Amino acid sequence: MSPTSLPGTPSGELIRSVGSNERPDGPFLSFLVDQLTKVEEQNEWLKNKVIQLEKEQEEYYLDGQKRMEIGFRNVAKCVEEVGAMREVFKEIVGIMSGERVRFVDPSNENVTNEEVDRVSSSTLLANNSRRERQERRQQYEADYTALNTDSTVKTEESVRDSGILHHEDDHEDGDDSDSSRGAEYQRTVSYKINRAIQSVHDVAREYFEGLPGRPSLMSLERRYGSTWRRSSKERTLFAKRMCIINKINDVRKNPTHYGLPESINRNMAIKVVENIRLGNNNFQGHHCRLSLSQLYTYFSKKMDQLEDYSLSLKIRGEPRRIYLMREREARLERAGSEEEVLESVSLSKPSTDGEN
DNA sequence: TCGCCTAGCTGGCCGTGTAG
DNA sequence: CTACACGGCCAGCTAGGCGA
Repeated sequence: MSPTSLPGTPSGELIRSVGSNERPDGPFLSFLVDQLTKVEEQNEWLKNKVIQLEKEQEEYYLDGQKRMEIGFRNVAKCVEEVGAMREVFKEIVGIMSGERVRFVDPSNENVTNEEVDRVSSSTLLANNSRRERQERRQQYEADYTALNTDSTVKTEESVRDSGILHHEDDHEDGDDSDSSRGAEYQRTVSYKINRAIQSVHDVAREYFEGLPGRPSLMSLERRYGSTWRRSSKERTLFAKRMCIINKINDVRKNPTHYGLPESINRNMAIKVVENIRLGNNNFQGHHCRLSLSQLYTYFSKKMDQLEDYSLSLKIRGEPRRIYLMREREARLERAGSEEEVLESVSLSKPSTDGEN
């Protein structure tokens, strides 16, 4: 049915039939015209409705197409991820079952060529390993840069000004927005202790003053308690560093216990502990130049003695590695000379036997 | 007071990197 | 290749908080 033909045809026929059989009547005609107008309006409405439905159908189809496209993309991504997971899972199962392979079995006795190919061609494992190495390197470089950047010594006031405040200050700075506070919290809770630090001076600097552009560990402790070092790595490292810091504090508070002058300040206490690290120690029988880890062991195992504590460096030690190397050489030398003696004895024996 | 839970500390062990 | 150093992980222990 053509909507345009509706208004003309029936109305014309009606008028003709009315005109031939009955006398034209004004009210009846106007009634008919009204009806026709209504029919026309109805047709127009139906026409619009059909057009609207067509449009809706088209939009629905396009939308469905778009959804399907996105869906296919997600499926492809999922397939890729599941593949990666399968690869990792195979590695885990292989390691747990003992069938696996290169890292576990250096002799390569139980490795099939197929496995070697698979592991060698595993881009996932290679990428993960590469990324990890890169991240570790970047972290160390960042730590090293942070450590060696010149900075003015921070005071408690400057630390306060830089936004690292005490607990009680949290309630005072009411004009801080929640978002900026949240961002700052995120920044500080993700604080990583500097791994490039090698001396007691730098340990103390990081703890008491903070490295350039970073808050001091002391202020983090004051403000956030232990929450800033939730990760086990940070906790462990912090505990080891704290052992050294505690020693500094103890030397500062009780200098007489260590045979030091009463008027000692923090820098002098740091120097005393640094001197222990550099050589004023008796680490496993030698005056070694200790690493921070060794210094931690030295204090935690209570290997330190009263004579270690001094403001002057009595003996500049060498790394323990050097002492061990020398000992090994001496041992070999002794063994060599003993061998020589034995040889000479065994050579001289037959002659003496012969004499006898 | 007791039991439970959580956080922190400690010491031993392991994997990895490095010097010789 | 080996020995060693070091960071990180983990299990066990302890202290403190909290509710019944």
